[in-house]
Amino acid sequence: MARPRSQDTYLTKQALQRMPYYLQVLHQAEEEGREFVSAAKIAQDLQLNEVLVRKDIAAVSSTGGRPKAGFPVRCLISDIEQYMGYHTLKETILVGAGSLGQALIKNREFQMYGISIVAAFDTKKSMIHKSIGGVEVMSMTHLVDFCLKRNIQIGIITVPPEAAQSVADRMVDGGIRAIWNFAMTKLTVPTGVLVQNEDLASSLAMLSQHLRLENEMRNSWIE
Amino acid sequence: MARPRSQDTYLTKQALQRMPYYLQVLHQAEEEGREFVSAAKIAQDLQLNEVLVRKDIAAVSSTGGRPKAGFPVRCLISDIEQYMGYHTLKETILVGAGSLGQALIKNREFQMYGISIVAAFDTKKSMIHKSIGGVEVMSMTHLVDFCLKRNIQIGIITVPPEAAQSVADRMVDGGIRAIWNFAMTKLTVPTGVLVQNEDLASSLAMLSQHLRLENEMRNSWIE
DNA sequence: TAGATTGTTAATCGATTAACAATC
DNA sequence: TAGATTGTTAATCGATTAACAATC
Repeated sequence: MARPRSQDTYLTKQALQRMPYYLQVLHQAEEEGREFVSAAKIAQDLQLNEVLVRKDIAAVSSTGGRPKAGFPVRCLISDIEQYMGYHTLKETILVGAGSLGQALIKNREFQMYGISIVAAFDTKKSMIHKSIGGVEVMSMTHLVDFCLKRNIQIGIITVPPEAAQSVADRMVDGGIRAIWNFAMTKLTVPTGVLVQNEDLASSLAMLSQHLRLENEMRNSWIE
Repeated sequence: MARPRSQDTYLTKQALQRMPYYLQVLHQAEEEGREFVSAAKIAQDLQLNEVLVRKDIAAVSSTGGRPKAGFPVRCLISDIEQYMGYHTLKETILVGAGSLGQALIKNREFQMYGISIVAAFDTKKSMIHKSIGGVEVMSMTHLVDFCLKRNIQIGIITVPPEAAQSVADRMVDGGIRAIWNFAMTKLTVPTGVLVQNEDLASSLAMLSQHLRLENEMRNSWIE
């Protein structure tokens, strides 16, 4: 075949979200000096079904696994990173230089994932022209121009919920095609533009429900 | 029936995560002065299936909907907030007072969701005894005692990945039963303890994949 | 060779959607 | 009443899991 597999296959959303976990296990295996890792071992480490892991990995592996041995660790790491686009650094902008925005800018780990925040935007005058972790904060009025000029494709929203939609609109004007939204609001965007909600409220809901169910169980025992 | 419905029903993970979105739409409707909202209207706003919305809401609504009118807005808000535990403030601790940790501490919105961060912990000596947004940073050595004494049930982890597991272990020692994990690591905890991963790497994966697929489509047109 | 592991095809499971009856 | 909307039961869809064949 001419192309590597990673170009041909399409992973489901769920499978895609498991990839970072596979990478974590693989990196660990690499450090331990293993050359091959079996799907069974990965599944065990992550408490996942073995066949699930095998299928997920088969979809991105260029070499395939070797019976009796497993998958070649270094090669598989590279395949996944390739598939995930970790090797191509994508320039990104962030809007909302509050505490959360600043934290994301300072988070160096994102570089590992192929994301580089090259500029921040805010409406607050006191923030503008400041530098956060080497990244300049600019006025919102420059957003569209900046994005078009640098061909930015990813935007991060860390503004209060009521401001999020108008920020998203500007981003779309600037040609951005994928938005990472930390504001707890549903955004409306044209087809072709992806909104990935980082849904802190939903996560909190999971925590609360767990505690509630536990407490109810405890109460029902007492009854 | 003796108990309100919200105590009897169990929402799937997905349904639960939709609740904050329903709340958002309902609050908006409340501001607009509507007394009733139909499932169809909510579904439209959130681009969800109408029956899905109806089922989700039926599971938490104490009154049920009224044919021809819809659901009573204020009542439904209260039901959902009740179900989600927004009304009972849960004391929470946070470990890892770096930039992300500080951002979460300063984020006032969490109060709305029934979460109050009452203490932060860190190993860095320079951080200890500092106050962040009115929350004291303490030494890790006090974590277990503090949690047991105050009966803390929720812990937030914002430390580097390699430190996350040992932090989780301490939290479990301190009697914590739900962990919100921002470190990109799979944590191992006893049964009965929930780990909610806030999976930034997985979200980034979604963004990257979207851009990759778009670019591939564009290329295939040119070919 | 025998055994471990991959890869694939079929069965299961759970969530979403569709169809329809009930109600104000 | 007629029509809009809820609520429920059945059908569909997609992801996960199980069973089994292929391979080193």
